[in-house]
Amino acid sequence: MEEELMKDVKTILIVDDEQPIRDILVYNLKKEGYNTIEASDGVTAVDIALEKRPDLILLDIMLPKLDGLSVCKRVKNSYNVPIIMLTAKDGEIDKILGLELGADDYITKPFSVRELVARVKANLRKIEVETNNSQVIRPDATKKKESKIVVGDLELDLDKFEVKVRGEVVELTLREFEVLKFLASQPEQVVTRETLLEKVWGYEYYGDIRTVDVTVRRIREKIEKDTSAPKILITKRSVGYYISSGK
Amino acid sequence: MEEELMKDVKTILIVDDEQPIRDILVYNLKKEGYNTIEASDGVTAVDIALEKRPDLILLDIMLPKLDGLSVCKRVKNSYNVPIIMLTAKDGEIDKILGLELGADDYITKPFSVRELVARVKANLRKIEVETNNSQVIRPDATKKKESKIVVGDLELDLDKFEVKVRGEVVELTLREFEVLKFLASQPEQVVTRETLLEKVWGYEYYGDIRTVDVTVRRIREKIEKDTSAPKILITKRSVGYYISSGK
DNA sequence: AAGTTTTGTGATATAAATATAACTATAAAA
DNA sequence: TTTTATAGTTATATTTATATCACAAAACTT
Repeated sequence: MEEELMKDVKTILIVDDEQPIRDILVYNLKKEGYNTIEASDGVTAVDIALEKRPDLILLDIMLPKLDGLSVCKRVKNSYNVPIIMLTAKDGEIDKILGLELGADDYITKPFSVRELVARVKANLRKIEVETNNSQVIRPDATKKKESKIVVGDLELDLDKFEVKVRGEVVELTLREFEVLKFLASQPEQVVTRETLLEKVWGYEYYGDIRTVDVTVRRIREKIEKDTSAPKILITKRSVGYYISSGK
Repeated sequence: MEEELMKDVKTILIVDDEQPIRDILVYNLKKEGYNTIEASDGVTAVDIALEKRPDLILLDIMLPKLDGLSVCKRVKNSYNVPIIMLTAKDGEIDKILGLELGADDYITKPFSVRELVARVKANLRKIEVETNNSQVIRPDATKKKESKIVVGDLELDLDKFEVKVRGEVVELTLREFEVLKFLASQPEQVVTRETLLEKVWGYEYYGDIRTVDVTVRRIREKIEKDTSAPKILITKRSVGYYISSGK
């Protein structure tokens, strides 16, 4: 395995089913001096990864034949290569981290090329440090995520996916929970419907913008005393919605 | 170059049947300044261990010819060397600790190289301290595990592999027990089917996700009064399952 | 106040997730 | 070996979540 270790030019495997996205990535990474290989589906990705042993993998979650999460697992199973997952929505991040399949990093679509290149470099650097440095580095198994969000009368338990309003448990669906979580994680901050569609529904989603309204309404039915005079999930006309901390 | 003094180069025996995994371990441990030897099956592992007397052994559980647990036992029988077991699922840890065959540490696949290297160092350091102090060497399997889990009406006896519901003993199969145990060890925490498959079935398992549902249903038939309205093992739709403590 | 834009709402069709039963395979016991 | 227990798979039923749309209501404009 010394051939890769000796040469300085790093090879990056790009896995995405959309040609235009691959093109953008190839162009920019080449410009940065990296070598690139491509795969458009999961099965091919695994094959190439194991055969070519790239130094880093950019891996979309949504893939034909075999999804990104499985690809990640299988590749990591065979050898340790930094894998950056490309996700379309915030909710998928939990999946990546929760499953602990060994992804090293993730980036949410749509991403800026600059940011992506930065991440690529960071992850390549990390593995370099990891293998050269003789320090004992604490395993990140202690990665403790925030498990509760409290805003005013609202209490979100991220472990249980449970919501309490004034101490009372209310049953939200996952979609409702995610919308509320997104809003509650930045109280008082008005969020547009477009942002919600992108962050909760995923940027590949081209549905009706009214979908957000309807979901908001359903949330209100469950958390507001008087849905016609919301005190928690507030409409900012012509802009979007926000969570009021009630002060 | 500086290795000329040959003062203290430690030798590590790597036992795994998968070449790629051995490769990555060899590469990383060499980088750290260790000497490595390899074995791909249990019988060879014992032979090499006894003949070469490595300073530490990395030992996979799943091995051809002779499984890792037996290898561990035989080697420890002849001389005291730190052994780190590599396991694919959480349940196997119990085996390692429960059987008290003298393994010093374990690490669950898929592991990060960083973590593994850290463990190697820690275990080598430990034996150094022990021999310098000329203390009696005792296997560190003194990690006593929780022998009982009680959540609401549920009582798991981890030694007896026995489950009681409201004081009544119910007979679970091993698989059912492990699922219940995994959930009960973190009550109120929603666990995805994927996590269960990885932690209970093992990360190498690629079977149908519905298998979890069916196992959950069988557990419910045994522990719930009314399977159509579970009070203990609860479904969190779109996410997974969790154990309710009933409060 | 009338017009215009924006948001809310109920109904409904569709899609997705889950439960369940029946079947098959595998392993352990007799 | 045959029998029995356990585990996994598959197909289908059932339940629940979600999107969409048409219209109503409300909020801003002039």
